[in-house]
Amino acid sequence: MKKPPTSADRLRRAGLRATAPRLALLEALARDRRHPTAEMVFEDLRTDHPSISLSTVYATLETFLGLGLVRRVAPVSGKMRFDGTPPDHDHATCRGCGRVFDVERSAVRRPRPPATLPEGLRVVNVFIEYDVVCSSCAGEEPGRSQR
Amino acid sequence: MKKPPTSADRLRRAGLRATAPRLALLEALARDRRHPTAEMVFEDLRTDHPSISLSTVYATLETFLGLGLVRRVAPVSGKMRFDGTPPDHDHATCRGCGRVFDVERSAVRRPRPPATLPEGLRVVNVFIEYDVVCSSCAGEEPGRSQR
DNA sequence: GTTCTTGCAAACGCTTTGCACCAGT
DNA sequence: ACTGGTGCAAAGCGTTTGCAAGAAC
Repeated sequence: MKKPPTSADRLRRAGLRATAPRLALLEALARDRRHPTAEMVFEDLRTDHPSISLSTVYATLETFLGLGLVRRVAPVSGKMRFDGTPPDHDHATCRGCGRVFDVERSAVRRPRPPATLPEGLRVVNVFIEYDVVCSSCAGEEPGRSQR
Repeated sequence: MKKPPTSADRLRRAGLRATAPRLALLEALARDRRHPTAEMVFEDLRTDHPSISLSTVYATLETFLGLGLVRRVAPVSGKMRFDGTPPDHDHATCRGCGRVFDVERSAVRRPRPPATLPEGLRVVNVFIEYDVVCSSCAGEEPGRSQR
């Protein structure tokens, strides 16, 4: 019978060594629905892995991005944000405050992605990005920014 | 007869004062298909507006973002990138090198966006984000990042 | 005249880098 | 053993901020 691949398997298949920091990061990210900053992930991991370093978090996030294991979402207040949860949802970013909301895909008819785009681009994934105004920002005057 | 709105009109309608730096930025951005950094825009403007400052560019980009006059695209090498061209196209970001390509909308059937999403989010615009591998990066080994 | 913007310079702090040690294969 | 990955500290530099002078309305 088939077993689901372990996190270590996923890493090795991607050509990476299955190290403790990476395993911890991968699993912490998979659970974290806050669209955390690098530092938020770092703080998360400190409890179980006191020796982990912030630079490793940055390096690993960068590596995971290149493999599609995490997504980048719009930065808030100058800090980069990440999403390592399953890619089964899209994102809505508020113009006013910059907050990022998850949008489940059930209600929205999605486009059929072309397998390739011009210039030899190979499509790996397709996401919808909603440009929105959240309810908190809807009542405020226009022209203001989030800073 | 109707005239198309001037850049100054667009700014005033958005509740902003029509200042020289803003007009210059708005028009420079509308032409620039490089997905420029703040500094690239700044250098662009220096020729015609020698007194413009980089902080004004940042402030104005931030303001324009809040109004939807420019879009943010994925950062490359730690530098934020912007797109102030008409919103008639989508973006494809390469996993390997981070470069952003424009994707015309002709070939792709687009979803009909809901007017609102849960949590009272008002949809202003919908973009498709393609997660791709460009032809330069396609030949290389996986697991490498762009830095 | 009032309020919003700009420009300058300085500060800030997120992110990156260099390098020696260590761990995964 | 080899090689990639980690941790620490320091540096880098893109971006933000404070404030006074100036421009738009």
